[in-house]
Amino acid sequence: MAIESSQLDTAFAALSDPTRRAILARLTLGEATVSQLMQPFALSQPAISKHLKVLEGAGLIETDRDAQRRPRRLRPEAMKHIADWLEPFRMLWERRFDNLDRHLASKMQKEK
Amino acid sequence: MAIESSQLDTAFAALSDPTRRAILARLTLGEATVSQLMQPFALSQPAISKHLKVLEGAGLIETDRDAQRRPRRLRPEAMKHIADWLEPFRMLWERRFDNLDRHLASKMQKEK
DNA sequence: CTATTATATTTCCATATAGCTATATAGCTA
DNA sequence: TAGCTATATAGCTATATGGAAATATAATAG
Repeated sequence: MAIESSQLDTAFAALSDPTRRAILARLTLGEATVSQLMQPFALSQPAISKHLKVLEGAGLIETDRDAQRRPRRLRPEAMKHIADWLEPFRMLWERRFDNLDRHLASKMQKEK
Repeated sequence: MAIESSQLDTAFAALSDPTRRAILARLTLGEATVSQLMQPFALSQPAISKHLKVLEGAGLIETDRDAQRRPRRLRPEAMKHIADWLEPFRMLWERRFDNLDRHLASKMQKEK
C-alpha cells in the first residue's frame, strides 16, 4: 500500500463502483437530494449515504443544504484531475501511426 | 455490489492504486519485462505480478512472450474507454459559463 | 411539544485486496 | 542433465469495502 493516499487513488476507487458512477451521471443534470438519488436503486438509504460519502471524500461531489435536505452537486474539477491523468495516454489510442510503428518495431526486433 | 462487474469497474479499480498507475506510465515508454517493471518499487516480485494480473484483468495491458520473459505492453483502447466515460463531464469543467449559470441559478432558487 | 420527513451513524457480516514468504513452473545455458 | 533466470502461484494475514438493519440526529409542520 502506498504511504500517502493521493486524490487520484480515492477518485479512481470511487469511480470503480457502478452505483457511484450512476449517481455522478445523474448529477450532471443538476443538484439532487439523497432521496432523489436513491430512487433508481434497489439499495437501502444508508448504502446510498455511504456511497455519497465516498464520492465526497474523493472530492467528486459536494453537499449543499436546504432545510432537512442535503442536496449533492458535482465538483467537475475533480473529474478534470482524472482526465488530466489520462491525457498522456491519449496519443497512444488516437494515433494509428504510432500503433503501426510499435507493431513493426517489435516485429523487427523479433527477427533480430 | 453490482450483478455484473463491467469493464469500467475493473478498469477504475485497477487505476486506483498508485503502483499500478506508475506501471502504466512506465509502459507508455514501451514494452517492459516484470523485472524492469519491479525495479522502481520496494515491493516483492509476486506483488508486482499480482498488480500486473489486475491490470491485465482490467484489459489495460497485455502480455507478450520472449523466452522466459513475459513483457507487458499497454492496451490504450482500454484507456480510451475510460476517457470516453469522462467525456460527458468535460463541458462541466471546461465551460466557465456553465459554472456561472449554475451558480446564479442556485442563488436565484434560494431567494425563492 | 410531538410527529414527520430527510439523512447520518453505528454495528455487524461477507467478501475483496495488498502485501509477504515459500514454492512451483518455464525456458535457457553449460 | 543440472543449474540459473524470469515469472507465476499458493497460502497466509491485515485491512478495506459494500451491504443490511437498527438507531440517532436535524429540521420542519402542526
